[in-house]
Amino acid sequence: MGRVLGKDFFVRRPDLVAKELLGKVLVRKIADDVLKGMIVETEAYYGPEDPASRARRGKLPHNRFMWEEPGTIFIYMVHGNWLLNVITEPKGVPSAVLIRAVKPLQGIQRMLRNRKVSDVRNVANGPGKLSKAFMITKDLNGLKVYDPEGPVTIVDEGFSGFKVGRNYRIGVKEDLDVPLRFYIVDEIEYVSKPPVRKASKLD
DNA sequence: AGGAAGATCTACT
DNA sequence: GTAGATCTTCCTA
Repeated sequence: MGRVLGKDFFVRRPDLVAKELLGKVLVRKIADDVLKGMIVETEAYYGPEDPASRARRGKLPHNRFMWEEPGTIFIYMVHGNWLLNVITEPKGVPSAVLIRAVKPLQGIQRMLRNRKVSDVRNVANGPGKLSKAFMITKDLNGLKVYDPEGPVTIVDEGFSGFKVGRNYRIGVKEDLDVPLRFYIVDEIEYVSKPPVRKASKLD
């Protein structure tokens, strides 16, 4: 039923990991229930040199997980939403990938109930929505996604061959000069909608 | 204490 | 499609 991604997968630059996480399956175990969704949108974040990074102001109590080993779960709150990140690069090098959207595959009824919506395309198409649908909160901070027994894992179920879109990160005040947001073009229905952008040729 | 923050929802034009 | 309120935590003063 697919292989749980190991620690090695995450010991690389966040942009590479972000791109390769597309098509992998996010698995959330709750008691005797399992929720699954294919990752369709991600963003990469670096360390202090990245103005949009949580590590921007150096190591602090709440962002210390950024310096943890690759494959560590890092969750924080923005505007009342929990956002799920996975740490990349070797321990001590702060960087992470934000998982922004998944296409629900299993446990869909439960997700819809968690989110109080009826459209499956609107249940996990955004980082805050995804966390709510998958019941992900701060409690999971510091756990390892490569632990097959853990409540959150990422599995390779063989999805591949899709077209990858790329552009600038959403919602950040100040971005880098490189596009660090990745998404699956064929699954655009399940990808978050970028806020209205001003005249720009990018897309 | 005050406000910002990697967002979302609702109620409008 | 757009504007505004509101979600919760942590940083900064």
